Amino acid sequence: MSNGKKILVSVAWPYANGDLHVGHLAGAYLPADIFARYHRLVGNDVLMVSGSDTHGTPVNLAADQEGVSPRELFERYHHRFLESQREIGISYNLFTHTDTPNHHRVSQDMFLALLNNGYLYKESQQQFYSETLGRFLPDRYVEGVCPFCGYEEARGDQCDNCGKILDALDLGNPRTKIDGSVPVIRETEHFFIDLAKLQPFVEAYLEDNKEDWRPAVLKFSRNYVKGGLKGRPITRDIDWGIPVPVPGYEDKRLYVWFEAVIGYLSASIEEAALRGDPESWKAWWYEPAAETYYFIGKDNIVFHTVMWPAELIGVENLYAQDPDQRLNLPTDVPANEFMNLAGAQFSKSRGHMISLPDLLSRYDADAIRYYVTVVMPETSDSDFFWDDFVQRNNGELVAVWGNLAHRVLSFTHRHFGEVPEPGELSEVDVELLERSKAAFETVGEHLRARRFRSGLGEALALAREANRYLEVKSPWTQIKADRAAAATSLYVVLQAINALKVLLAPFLPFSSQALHSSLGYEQPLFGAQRIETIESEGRTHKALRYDDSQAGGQWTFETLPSGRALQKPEPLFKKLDDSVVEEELARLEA
RNA sequence: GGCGAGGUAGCUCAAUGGCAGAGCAGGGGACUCAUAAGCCCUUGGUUGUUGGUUCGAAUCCAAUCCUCGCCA
Repeated sequence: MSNGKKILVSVAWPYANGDLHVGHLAGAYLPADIFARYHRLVGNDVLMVSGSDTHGTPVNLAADQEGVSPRELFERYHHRFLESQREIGISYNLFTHTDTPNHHRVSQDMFLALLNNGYLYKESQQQFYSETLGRFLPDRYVEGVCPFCGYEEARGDQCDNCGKILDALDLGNPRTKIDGSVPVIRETEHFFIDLAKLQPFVEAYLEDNKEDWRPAVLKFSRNYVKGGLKGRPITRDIDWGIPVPVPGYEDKRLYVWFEAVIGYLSASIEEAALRGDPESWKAWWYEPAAETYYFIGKDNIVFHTVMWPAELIGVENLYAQDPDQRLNLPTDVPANEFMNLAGAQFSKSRGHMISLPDLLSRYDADAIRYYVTVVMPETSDSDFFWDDFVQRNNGELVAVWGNLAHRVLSFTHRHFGEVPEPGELSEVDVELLERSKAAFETVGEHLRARRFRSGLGEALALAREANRYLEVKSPWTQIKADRAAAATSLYVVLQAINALKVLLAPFLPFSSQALHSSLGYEQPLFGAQRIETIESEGRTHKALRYDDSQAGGQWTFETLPSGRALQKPEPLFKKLDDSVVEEELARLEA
């Protein structure tokens, strides 16, 4: 571990009941990865964690429908998550899942700490129970007549016809989704987290030093708390999940909303054990100087700005000796809005989606990363349009940046075979070099402030500047009359390209690495990502890990030395044919 | 119904009280190193609508319409 700033990059935990799609990527994974890669290049100590949420009702339901166990179902999708995220280069230090002994233990310890500190209480509520199945039924397992619109097949949690949120007990003619039997109402006792008691602390947290939060996130969170927090159940009657560590609760499990966010902490603890330094996670969780960021979609805001801070406050000095120590609360929760697909929301059931494995089978990771960053829903909902994807790939990524690198490297290779020796620098030469140096500050500032689109725009502006410089100098004309003048021009523009390689690396790690190698650097910019099988306490699970022992990239202007041999270059990106648009639209229709 | 976000050029977006801008698309031009890419010039806006505050409003206030989200 270096002496850089400690940066925790926490990323939303996807339900492992279906493939990841572009919306997930745009909402959370890609901004988190850009942010993490930038901070690694700067030399900060990044800990980036996430994992599959294995316990949600959607997992249970999908497993029931397929007639497989929840474990079989989640493991299948978990493995697909690992593959597709490695392919698109989401550089987690650890991407694990919530069905590990470690996560179970940490979740139970948080539960017990809250209980001991007086932040839990018990309360009885009424819930549907199936006598034929012998178990309580989650709301979405019950169907009946909607009390608002009369729709016959409303789900217990929400009516598909009128869209209203329902209390399952209000359904007319209730029946069990699984076997059609009529459920009965039974009393059941649950633990509630006393959010009313924690409210003053959460309110104080949301008032303190939040100037750089996105206005939508901050206003929404403050407004939510101002309305008054009510206790919320953290256990439920279900058999798939984490056992409640209290006698008499053997048939109940921790509620998934309570337990999934604990994954940020448990994954950090797991990662520390894997690196052979079990206490190292405390540098991110207990050092007040550490910064902790949570990359999520807007549907998850209150769980990260209200519920999770409440849990962290309530457990007080969990796992710390010093009674005065407190876990770090989120420094920022830069939630993104939603990315739609061609004007309509992603919908798995209607087939209106682009899954990541599917996308990666046809397009390069950096082409996808470029477009998704350019239209990232940072301030409002945005759209993935196939014609826009093709146009921006061809007209911006290929034409402005890829072509710049390729035209300069080809020309230099043909005429010099190496990085040429510059002569005396003129004003335009110095200006391009100065701009290249300054870009590390301007792009870096955008990235530190979680403005990813602007950061990419600034970097691309430098590429445009370098194209203009080439036009002014025209080395293809210079070479005929004054070889030394051409040498100087090529030397200068090569320096700009070498800088752009680093400036774009957080966004486009694969092509930057390819260029880095072809410019003769042996040490890679970033570490290596691997899928590993991890054994712990008699169970095994697969996880994505990041090994930065070889990483050598630095967020700084570095001079590409004269005399460095150059190979005949390969284009960094592929141009896409316009027919792609129609093919993809046809695929969506199918 | 309540709350929040958004509405700016054909498209994607910037501009938080001081001459409404960028990229792409459209039109014109010179060049040839490059994946026919790049470069220069250029067309294009009653800032959703109405009213108010102000020397001055895309920006602040009020009302209203549309889109999205959260909650009930």
